[in-house]
Amino acid sequence: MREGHISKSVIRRLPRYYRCLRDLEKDGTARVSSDVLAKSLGFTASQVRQDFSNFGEFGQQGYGYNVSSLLSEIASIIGVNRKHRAVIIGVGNLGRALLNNFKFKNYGFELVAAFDTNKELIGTKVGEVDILDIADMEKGYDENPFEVAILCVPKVCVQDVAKRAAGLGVNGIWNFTNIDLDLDEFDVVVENVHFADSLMRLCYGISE
Amino acid sequence: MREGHISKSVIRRLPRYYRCLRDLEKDGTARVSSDVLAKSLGFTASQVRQDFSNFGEFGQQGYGYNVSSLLSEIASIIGVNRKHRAVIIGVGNLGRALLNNFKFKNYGFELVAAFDTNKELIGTKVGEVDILDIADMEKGYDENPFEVAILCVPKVCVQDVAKRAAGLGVNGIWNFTNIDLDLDEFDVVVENVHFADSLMRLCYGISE
DNA sequence: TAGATTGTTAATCGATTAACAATC
DNA sequence: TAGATTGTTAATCGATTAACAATC
Repeated sequence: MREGHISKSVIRRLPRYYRCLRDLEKDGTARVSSDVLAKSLGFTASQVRQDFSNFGEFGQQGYGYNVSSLLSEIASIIGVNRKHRAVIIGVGNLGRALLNNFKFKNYGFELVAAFDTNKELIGTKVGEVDILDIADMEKGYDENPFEVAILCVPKVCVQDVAKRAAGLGVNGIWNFTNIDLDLDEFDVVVENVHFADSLMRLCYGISE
Repeated sequence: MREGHISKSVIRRLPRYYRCLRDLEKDGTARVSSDVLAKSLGFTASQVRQDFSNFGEFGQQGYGYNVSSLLSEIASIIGVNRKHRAVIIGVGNLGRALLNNFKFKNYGFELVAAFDTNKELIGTKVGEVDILDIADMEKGYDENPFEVAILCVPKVCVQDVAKRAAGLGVNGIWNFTNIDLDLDEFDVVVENVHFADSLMRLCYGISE
């Protein structure tokens, strides 16, 4: 276990801590113990303390953790307190669902544009966000660079669009396309949301 | 490790095997070794063989695995060769994205209805699927029962709708709501697709 | 002070990898 | 037969849990 290296398992749990603490803060709860936190998340108290100890010492013996300060520690570890610029590529139903309903700014992101090939959409806005021609992605990037590309395009053009985005120098790709991207040549973080894999796990679960 | 128990880690990988084998079959590849399979999935050959040995002996020494028969074995383990009846609850942008674009039948599911509260949608169809009043969910279930409820409703009514669905006796819930459901009292499998958690992991990844 | 709860070390458990006899 | 590759056992690695001294 490398020093300073945080395991995948711990990272997977960070968003759960974040959401839980945010809820506690909203309820006006001032302090929480590893035991209470664990119970409401389905973890063990030991695990909670081990996880936090990866990042520093946030608690106080005999008292527990201060909800607000723990929340802001975790927010800053995840990076949701920053403002990452992102674009949506592909304004179909899913792209529109994200544009209309997803609270990007709650999670450290700002949508700076959306791209599509549909002439009827190009030039219009969804909410505050301009829809631009996907052919102009490179130009759009130069004028107004972004860190993250959100892929909501149809299967056929996924790999091509992904490479173009990675080539521009984005740091991250949020991939909704059910395709595993091959971007080894690029230095880019890919986070997949594979609906099909998720549904197959459910399928297995109910088939047992 | 209980006999006959398959670990979460293995189950997480099953859909990857399935998709990869399906692609190989589509390409007309007749046989594949654990080594080749591993390389294209980013696993180790050892792990592939260990995983498969949870379910039986599918391979042949000196030859490898027959793609078609391995594929159908795995399809039947996951259960995608069955026909599970499902409904979508909440026909907003996301519900519509699923209705229009997601190939449910490729993954062992059949959409038998969708529910919403919007009077303008109720009575219409999206593709082949009728949109019914969510108030009539119980009636709909009696006439035409379903095994899985797909939750795409707004935050405020999630827990209520989830309990109603679980109370009807569905086996599984595919939860897109960013809320952790509390359904301990019910015998129901919940599979979450938490966009927010996924985006936060990406956020962590690019923040490092 | 007594009770509570942390952070950390050690013990356990589970998952991954390595190695290899069996055999196609 | 010789080469390839499985299925499985043993070894390693990593993650979770238990225990407890430190201390608020």
